[in-house]
Order: sequence, then structure tokens, then C-alpha cells
Amino acid sequence: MAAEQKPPGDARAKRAVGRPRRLDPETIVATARRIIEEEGVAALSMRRVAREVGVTPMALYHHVRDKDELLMLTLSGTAATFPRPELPADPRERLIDVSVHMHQVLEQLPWVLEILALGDLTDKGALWMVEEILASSIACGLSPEQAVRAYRTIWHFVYGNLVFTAAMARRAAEPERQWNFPTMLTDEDAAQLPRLTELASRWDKVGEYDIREQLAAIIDGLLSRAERPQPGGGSTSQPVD
Amino acid sequence: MAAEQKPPGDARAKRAVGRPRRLDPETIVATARRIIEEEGVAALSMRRVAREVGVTPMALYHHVRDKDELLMLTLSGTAATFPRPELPADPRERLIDVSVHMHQVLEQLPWVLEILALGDLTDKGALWMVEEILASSIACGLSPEQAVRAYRTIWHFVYGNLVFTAAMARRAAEPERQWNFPTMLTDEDAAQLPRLTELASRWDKVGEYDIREQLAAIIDGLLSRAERPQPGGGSTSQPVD
DNA sequence: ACCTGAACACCGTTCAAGT
DNA sequence: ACCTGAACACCGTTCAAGT
Repeated sequence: MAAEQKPPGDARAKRAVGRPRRLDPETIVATARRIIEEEGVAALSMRRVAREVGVTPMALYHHVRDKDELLMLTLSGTAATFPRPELPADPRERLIDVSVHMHQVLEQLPWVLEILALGDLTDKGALWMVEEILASSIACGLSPEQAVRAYRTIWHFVYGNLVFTAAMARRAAEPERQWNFPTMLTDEDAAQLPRLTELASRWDKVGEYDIREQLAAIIDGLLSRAERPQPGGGSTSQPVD
Repeated sequence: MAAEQKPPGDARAKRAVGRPRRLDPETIVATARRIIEEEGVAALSMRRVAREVGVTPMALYHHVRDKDELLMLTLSGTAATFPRPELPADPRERLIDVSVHMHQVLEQLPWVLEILALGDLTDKGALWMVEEILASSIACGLSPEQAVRAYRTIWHFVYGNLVFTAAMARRAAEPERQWNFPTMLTDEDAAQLPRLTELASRWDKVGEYDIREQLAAIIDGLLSRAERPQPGGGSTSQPVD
């Protein structure tokens, strides 16, 4: 019973020296995050984490409720690793810049996307972006309610865009599975779908776009609904056409 | 050994009578789709399909290359089950209506979302929506290149919106895992995030929105970029507020 | 309180063999 | 050509037991 001092060998994960507890939540999530970053969410399993930490699979369940909770925990702290950019004073420009920044950050963290789809925002370090979008939207003349909806709309677009950009990259890497619609359009289809047929050959090139331009268009559309339009706020005040 | 006439019992899946082949691709994908529709994509496994069809797991691999291919195959034909709506003549209204329709259809097919994220559009019956979005965008004055980008933007938003709407519904069903940001915002956070703090309590109610309104705003933003603006094309010509 | 061992009920896929 | 059987290398999680 005096041998509760824990022999140092056996477990091949190097942990901090002199730690009384054999296993703490921090090392669990750190190990999980490393696996995900290196090999993707699909490579994460409770058994794998347990093996790498040097512990029985069931030991993890004393610190996390289940695999989903472990996944959410791996998110916290990631936003802080990206420096907060300087933002312009004009609220519309600010809105565009934050949205683009959100997109850029997540572009470099592709593994985060799959976990975010679980539905919760668990990294407090990312909330300044939400705040900024709300504040700038309101500064552009949107009501608080409109601002919340605008945030959601921007976020949904950014998320969807990243999912399909990633999917296209994956597909390009595996060219043997190329059965999207450029392939196999019968003559009858072509007659029914003239514009699509016309654009099919150069679809992939034409579809590539500047995310900033699209976000600016979306934001201008959202700001055009302002009940109290501001000087620099709406696109309609700009001589667009 | 003369009993190679195959006794009728055993396999509990009722197949068409007098079929010479024991197993054809159609029954495989039909069974797969049934499982997905009833229990979700997570419930689908090669072994499960094999069991229900009354065949060895490996028999499936003679007809589909792998699980992903089977998943894509389950998509084809789903769009045709939804009647094609009548659309207004005005191109901007058309654009909004098709986009809303796309959203509505997928809202009733939640299992399709996860498969679409694999990246390919495998149901030819859905292409008329793409065609309609392209044609209407061009009719509103967008160039073909702009139209393709507009389609992508609309689609990405619709997709993202559906993912998070589904996630919110799932979360609402499991109220014990409620640790989104209304919970746990320290006083320091509140000072840094005034707008968010202000709105946190009524976040979920305020965030609910009419998808048509948001799509209209996005579309107006996209159409405001028309190089050749059309009479009914832009939001700016409409007295929005 | 924290961890182990054994078990339950599963996975996708390869490979060699049967008819 | 089409299917089976056995195997490989895995899963998440429950439950009873150990210290």
C-alpha cells in the first residue's frame, strides 16, 4: 500500500513530473487534439486516446461523459492561437473584415468544422468575432434582432462554403471518383438544362471565387434591410450601378 | 447437391419473384436508403445492409466499390419525389422561390445533408434547380461567371443553415448538454462582449428567422453586383424599407 | 475516487476459396 | 461472375470488480 507512488515506466506518454494524479483531463484533450490535428476527426477514438495516454479505454469515461464531449473539449483554446486582427473604423468594412477573418481562421483548422456541426460553440476565445459582427451590424443600422439574424446568415454561409471547399479539394485528390454532373449529361438533359450545359465544361474554374467579394455582397444585402440606414452602412448608398 | 434451386425461406427480405440473380444493385441501394431514412446515416453499415438483404457482407462489394459509393447511390432519385413548383415570371422572384424550394426539400430530407457533404451531386433530378438559379441570375443581369458564383453562395448558405438548424433541434432534444455561451459568461467576458451579453438571454428566440427573408437579402446583395442591371433585378429598385 | 478486465454488440475491408 | 467463410484490425460503451 506504500507503493502508491506509481512506478515511472510502462506508459510511453511523457507526462509532467511529480504529478500525483495518474490521469488528468488536460492530457486527455491534448492527446485527442493532437490526433485530430495530425490525422483528422475520423482517426480519433476513445481506445486510441487511451492507448496513447497509457491507460485503459474505460479510464477516460471518468473524466469525459462520452466521445462527443471529448470532441467539444478539443475546440476550446483554438481561437486564441490566431492573432486578433486590426479592424477598420467603418462598420461595414469592419463587418466584412471580421467575416473574412472568421473564414480564414477556420480554413486553417479544417478539423474544427466537423465538430462545430455538433452544434455548440465551445471556444470562448471565438466570441469576440460574434460580438464584432453584432456591434458592427447594429452600427450599420440593423436592429439587435436583425443583427442576430445577420450573424447567423453570415456564419451559415461561411460554414457551408468551407465544407464544400474542403469537399472539392478532397475530390480533386481522388480523381477516379469523378462522377459529378459534367460527366453524363444526355442530349435530352442538355436541352432541358441549357445554361448548365453551357457552363459545365468550365464549371470548376468559373466557380472559384474570392470569398471577400461574396461576403461583401451578402453583407450589403443584409444591410439593405436596415430600418435606420447609416452613412457608410448600406450598399444602396454606394453608387453600385 | 441437386438442391441448388435455392429454397425460398431463410432470407427475410421479400424480393421480386422469378429474378434469376440473387442480388442486384437496386435492392442494395433501396435497402440502404430505407435504413437511412428510418434511422439516419449513422445506422447504415455494410453489414446491416447485407444482413437485411440476406447475403454476406462481402457480396455487396461486387456491386459497389465501398460504403461511400453506396451512400452516393442512395441519393439518386430523391429529388424527383418532390413536385416541381410553379415559379413566378419575374427573375428575381424566381431566384428567391427556387432557393426557398431547395431549402424546403432538403429540410424534409435531413439524411441527405450528410451525404452531400461528401462533395458530389449525384441526383440528376435536382439539376433543374441549379439551371433555374443560373438562368434567373443571368436574366437579372449577372454574367455567367457571376451566376455560377451566385449559385455557389446560395447553396453554401442553404446547406449551412440546414446543418445548424438540425443541430439546434438535436440540442433542444437533449437539454442536459446545454453548455452554449449563455451559460458561463464571467463578468469580465460580459464587459468585453456587451452586445452578446445583452442578447444572450433571448438568443435562441431572436435567432429564429424566416429563411425566405434571409435568402432574399442575400440574393439582393448578389444581384447588386450585376454589370447590366435589369428592371426587376436589383433590390435597390424596390422600395425595401 | 479512480482505474482495470472482461464482455457485448458492433464496424469496413482483404484475401483465398468455392460454385 | 458472383458469392461465402474466415480473418484482420478495429469501434463505443456497460458492468462488476479491484485498490
